[in-house]
Amino acid sequence: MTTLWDRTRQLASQEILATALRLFTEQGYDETSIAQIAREAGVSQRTLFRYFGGKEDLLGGGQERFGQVLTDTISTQPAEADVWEVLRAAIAAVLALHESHEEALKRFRLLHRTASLRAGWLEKRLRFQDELLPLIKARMDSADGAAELRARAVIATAFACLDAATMVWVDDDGEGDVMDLYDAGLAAVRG
Amino acid sequence: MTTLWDRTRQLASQEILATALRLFTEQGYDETSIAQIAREAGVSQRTLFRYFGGKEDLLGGGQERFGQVLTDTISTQPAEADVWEVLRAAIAAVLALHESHEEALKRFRLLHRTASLRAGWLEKRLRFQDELLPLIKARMDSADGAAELRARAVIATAFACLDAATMVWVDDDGEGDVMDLYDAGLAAVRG
DNA sequence: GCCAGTCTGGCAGTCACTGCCAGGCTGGCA
DNA sequence: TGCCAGCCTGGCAGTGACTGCCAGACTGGC
Repeated sequence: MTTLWDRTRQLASQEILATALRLFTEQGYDETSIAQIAREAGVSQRTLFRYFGGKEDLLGGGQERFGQVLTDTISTQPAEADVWEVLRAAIAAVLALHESHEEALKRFRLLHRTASLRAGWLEKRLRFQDELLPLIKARMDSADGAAELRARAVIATAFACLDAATMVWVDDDGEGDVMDLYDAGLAAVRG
Repeated sequence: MTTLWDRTRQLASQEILATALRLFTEQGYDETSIAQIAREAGVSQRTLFRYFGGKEDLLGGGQERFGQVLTDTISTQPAEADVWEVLRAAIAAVLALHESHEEALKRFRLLHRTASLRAGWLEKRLRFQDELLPLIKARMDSADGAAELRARAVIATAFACLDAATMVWVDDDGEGDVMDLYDAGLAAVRG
C-alpha cells in the first residue's frame, strides 16, 4: 500500500525533474546550478541529492532501466537468431521506452549539445556494452577463436550505428524514424 | 631561440606530468588530488592549472595532437582509396605516436579502469569523429543520398573496432598488436 | 641598471557532492 | 488517543576541481 510518504516523495521527485528539465532547456545544462533547481523546486540541496545521485541523473529519461531492458530482450531472443538481429531487437526495445517524440528529442538534443552530459552518457553506454558482452559472446560461433574480440567489435559497432542514427535524427529535428536510420547506417557499414 | 623561461616551463611541465603519472598508477586517479600532485611536483596549484587545463590533461599522452594527425593522414591519402583504407591508415598513424609499449599500456589501463577518465576520453574521441566527418563524407559515394549518415556510421564503426581492439589488448596485458586486433574486429563486423 | 612584460603563488570564491546532526513528521502500537 | 521508534528533511561544514584577481618576483631587452 502506498503511504503518504511515498506520495510526497513521488510528488517532490516529479517536481524536481520537471524543474530541472525546464531550466536545462531554457538556459543550458552547465549554466544551471543545483542550487537554482533546488530553490525553484522548493526543496533543499541536500534533499535533491538524496533523491537523485547527481546532476546528470536530473535529465531523467529512465536511463537506469536501459541496461535491464537490453539484457532482458537479448535473453528472450531465440537461440538460433543472428547476433545482428538480436542486437537490433534490443536497441528497438530501448527506443520504444521513450515517452513522447518531443520529450525524447528535447533530451537527446541536450545530451548531444552538452559535452559533460555526452561524456557521461557514453560512459554509461559502455557499461551497457560490458553487460551485453557475455550474452553476445555466447551466441557467436566459437569455432574460430577471439570470440571476445569479435563480440566486442559487433556490440560496439551496433551502438556506433545507433549513435550515428541518433545524431542525424537530432540534426534533422526528429525527422524520420531512428530505427530506419540505424538500419541504413548498419547497411553502409556491412555493405 | 629558447629562453630561460621556456626551459624552466618545459622542466616544470615534465616534472608535473611525471609526478602525476606516478601517483595515478600508484594510488589511482580518483584517489590522487591536484593538491598532492602540486605539492610533490613543487609547484602551486594555481601554476599547475595554468600549465594544464585540468586534471584529465595530466594523463598526457599528447592527445591534443591526435586530432591533427588523424585529419592530416586522411588528407594525404589518395583520392581513389577506399574509406576503410583511409580510416585504417589514420588510426595506424595515431597508434604510432605512442612512445613506448609500457607507457602506452600503463596509460590505456588507467584510461579503461577509471570511469571519469574513460568518459572524458570518449568525449574527446567523439570530437575527433566530428572533425573527420567532412573528410570522409567527401570520399563517399554521393550517388545515393544520406552520405552524412553513412559517413557517420563508418567513422563510428572504425573507432568502435579500435575500442574493442584496445580493450582486448589491455585485458591481455599488451599481448599482440593493436592493429591486428583492429583488423580482426573489423573483419568480424564486415563479414 | 632599469623598465616593461611575464610568470608565480596565495587568497577568495563557485560549484558539485558528501557526512553529520538535530529536529520534525509519520506510522504502528498500546 | 497518546506515545515511541523510525524515517525523512534541512542546515552546516568540509572536500575537491577549478577560476579570477592581485601583488610580488623574476626575466629579457634597452
